[in-house]
Amino acid sequence: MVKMDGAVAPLQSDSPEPLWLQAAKAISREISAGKLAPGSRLPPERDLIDRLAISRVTLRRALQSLVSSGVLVSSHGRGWYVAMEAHQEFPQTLESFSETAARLGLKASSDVLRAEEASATLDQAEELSIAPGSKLFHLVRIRKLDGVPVAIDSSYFPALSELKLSTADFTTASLFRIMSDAGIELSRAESTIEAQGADTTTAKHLGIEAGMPILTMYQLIEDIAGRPLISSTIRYAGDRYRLRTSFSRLSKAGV
Amino acid sequence: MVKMDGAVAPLQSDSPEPLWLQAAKAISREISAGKLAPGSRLPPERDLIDRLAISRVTLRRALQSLVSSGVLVSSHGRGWYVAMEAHQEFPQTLESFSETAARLGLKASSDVLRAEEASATLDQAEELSIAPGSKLFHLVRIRKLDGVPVAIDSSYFPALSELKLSTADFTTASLFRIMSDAGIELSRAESTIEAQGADTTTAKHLGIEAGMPILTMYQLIEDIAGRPLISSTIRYAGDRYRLRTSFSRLSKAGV
DNA sequence: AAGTGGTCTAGACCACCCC
DNA sequence: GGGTGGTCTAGACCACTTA
Repeated sequence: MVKMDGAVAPLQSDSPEPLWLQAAKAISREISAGKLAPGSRLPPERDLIDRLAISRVTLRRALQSLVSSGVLVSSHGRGWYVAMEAHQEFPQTLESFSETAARLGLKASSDVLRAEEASATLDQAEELSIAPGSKLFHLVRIRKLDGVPVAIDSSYFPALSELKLSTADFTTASLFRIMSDAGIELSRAESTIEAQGADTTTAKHLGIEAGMPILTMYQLIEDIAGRPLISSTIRYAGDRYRLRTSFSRLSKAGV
Repeated sequence: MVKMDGAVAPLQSDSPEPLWLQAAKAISREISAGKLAPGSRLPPERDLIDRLAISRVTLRRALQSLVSSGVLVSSHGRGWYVAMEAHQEFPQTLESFSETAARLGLKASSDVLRAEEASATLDQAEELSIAPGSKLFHLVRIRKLDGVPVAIDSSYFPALSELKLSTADFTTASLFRIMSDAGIELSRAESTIEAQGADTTTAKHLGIEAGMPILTMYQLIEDIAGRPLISSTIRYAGDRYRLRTSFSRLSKAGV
């Protein structure tokens, strides 16, 4: 017995994608195309299910996913509205520099201060679980948003040949992308975050005064197997950057 | 016609809380109580719907909310499993003040600067999705480690009667614990983190100079249903505190 | 082949908003 | 009262896992 195959259904039931996802994308497309402006109301659910030829439960799943993406908001008794662009949902993971730039609609770029190989010190070797004296690649960049210096990113990692580091242009390239292209799957990072005063070198590079607040984030980034691969320290000018993240809390209710 | 009223149903259909939320809490409680260990399999969905006397759709909505909280994971064709400790602990769990104190072997305490009710402003009402003028409880504390002031925690939340706020001693009590005791399950928090210079008031309370680096963490803490419950801003003296977190860089990203 | 999660449907009733 | 979103149900079929 055929159940959901409705004659000239706009959505394909034999597609590999779930119907609710297709519906969500269809609605999202209409918004991106400008047919539905921010703040405007969507047709009632009971109209949409006819147009899309899906059930109300399925439609609501699609709408809910768009709420999670910050595209739509609902108002009980009034209707569904396209979200104002101001309020976007927080990212599920700590937002990277490039991702923040994309969200703000700004152009990310870098000045490369250092990009060269060096031998691992004892501390670095222990940190990355490699042999002392192994070849490390040091990368120090001033990171900019629309040309304004925002942070200094100082990282080092094993100088693996498959990374093709000699040909990489770090003024635009993403380290995560280079790793990914080399088949290295970065998975987790352990971080510490603190506020410090800017030292004179940092202050000069960022164009601020010494002693001004700096947000320092140290990260040890691991692959799927838990092997540490990158040690990264990023110093953000306090008045030019803000980290955003979401995290879950267990019912433990910490002390 | 009575539809969902099933004789001796474990869940109350006349409760103000949605059935799926009650179901999620019930399952969450079983896990917290140790009846379901990390890594163990839950009963099949078709068993659970009998025990809870709810429909499968409703049960699955509950299970899904527990996935978002990192409590459960599903495996197609195999079953539902309680998330492993590692997964529970790691996904974006920031270390709380009390947890840091415990790790360092220091004694956490608080000076209460403010603990009183007030009416919600328009901004606060919007932030917490409540009516303007609703009763809010304001709690401002100087948080100390071994008697040394480390941060100023300024929070507000609806002054619910079940919290028994008039009898709470906030010099030692934990807000999370009070919420938990009142049956409120805090689940997720969205936060922004930035470095700022200390204003004169903050500086005085922390015993530092104005302009010194301050780590400011703003959090909007939600319950398991995604309802915002607590707005919290914590200002840490930059040289006395360090946040630690670990996060994953998986890019699942539905839609 | 049996068991289990994943998706989908059609219909019902409730809560809220606005006229 | 009529329209709209919010919740819930009972049942069906599909996809994956395991034996």
